[in-house]
Amino acid sequence: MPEARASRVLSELRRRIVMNELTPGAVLTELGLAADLACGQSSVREALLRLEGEGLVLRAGRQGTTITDLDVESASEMLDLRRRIELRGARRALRRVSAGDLAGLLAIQERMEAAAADSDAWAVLERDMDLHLALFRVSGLHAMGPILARCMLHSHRFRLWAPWHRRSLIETARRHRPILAALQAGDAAGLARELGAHLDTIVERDAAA
Amino acid sequence: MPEARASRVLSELRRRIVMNELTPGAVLTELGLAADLACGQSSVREALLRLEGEGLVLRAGRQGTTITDLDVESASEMLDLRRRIELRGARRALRRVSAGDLAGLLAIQERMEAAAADSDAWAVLERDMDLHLALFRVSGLHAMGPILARCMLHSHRFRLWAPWHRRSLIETARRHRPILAALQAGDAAGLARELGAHLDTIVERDAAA
DNA sequence: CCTGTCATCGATATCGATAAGCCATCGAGG
DNA sequence: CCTCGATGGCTTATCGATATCGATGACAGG
Repeated sequence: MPEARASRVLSELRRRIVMNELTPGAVLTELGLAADLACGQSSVREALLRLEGEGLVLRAGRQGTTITDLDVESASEMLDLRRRIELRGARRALRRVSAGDLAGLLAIQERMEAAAADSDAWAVLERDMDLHLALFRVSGLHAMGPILARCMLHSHRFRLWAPWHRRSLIETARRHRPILAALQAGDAAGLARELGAHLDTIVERDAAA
Repeated sequence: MPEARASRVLSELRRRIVMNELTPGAVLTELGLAADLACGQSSVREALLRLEGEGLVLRAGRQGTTITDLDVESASEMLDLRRRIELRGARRALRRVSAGDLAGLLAIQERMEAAAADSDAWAVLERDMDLHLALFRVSGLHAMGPILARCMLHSHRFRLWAPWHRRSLIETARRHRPILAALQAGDAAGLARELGAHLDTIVERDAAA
């Protein structure tokens, strides 16, 4: 039964941070978490190492690990970056997408909608990131996937922190359908339009009514 | 005397990969590296975890760790991304730079030139990345630093892999002076021009004579 | 009162051993 | 001959114990 310990610890901590259950400045200790999560120091350590790579925690040597500050300006830059990366990726993906790719994407889409039906906000978010990453992976720019992942993570963290971005989970999940439809239809202009609109409305940066 | 074990292992492995001593597809084992580098499995493990975060290795569960492929298209995208990130960062840095920042930047510059005088290519490269990162840090966009670092790492890996990009180390090191000079002078146009030109010539993508 | 030194304490960093997973290979049965 | 299942070997994953570091606070001397 012991398997993927570190992986589950990682998911759990990531969830707590992105959902703002752990707030910036909070101090974590490896042994403390190990006790909480019923595993050894090693597993926690590995998870924290990865979280540091994702920019969610800051490991300060022997003085413990703290949750990183929510950096609004960086979040905004990352959203811009994300937009650029995904749009360029989508253009390439259109020329390379296979039937198998599409099936995989649609499967993720369905799981996302199922999670939305369960009102499981975190699961929806994970599937959302899965979907965007899987779409990007079709572009073949493999080395850039993790950068995109990081941008997404921070965008979402900011979105969930800002109290004014609330949308029903079902709506959130459904918003991806037109993107996949355009991809399936091989409609470059439509794909760019739908994906661009989608990214533009992740965070409403201006309080424009 | 034991300290910074993992850190030294990390640097060493990073050097071997970026300098293309370890070529794509090569398989590494944690215990094998531990023996080679005279340390325990934990230190190697931590280093590999970080290298995976940097996109230089791919950890395939219990099947070992392999060096990632050199992805030319991603490298090109990353160079674009880097250009954008650094130029935007520099614009902000100009408004925030302090005397202390400048002193620190100049110190790095001097160390880079010293390394160039020693013909230590890897040290020059490390100082180069230090310098660009330190400059970017002045912008205050802290959460984006690691993304920039990753882009730089891959740009350099590609540059060193492509046999036609050779420049004297001294010249490489000196090329940063006009950038710092423009920063010191508070010259926005000059900074953008010098930094842009610098980034444009890291890799000559076209074989334009 | 202020300052510099040192003991203590809480945390990480590292190690070595063990459990467990994955692959290849070999062997038996159809 | 082909296929399927067991087995051995190599690797990571996890644990528990220990070395070591850095901060903190007590304390003595100025």
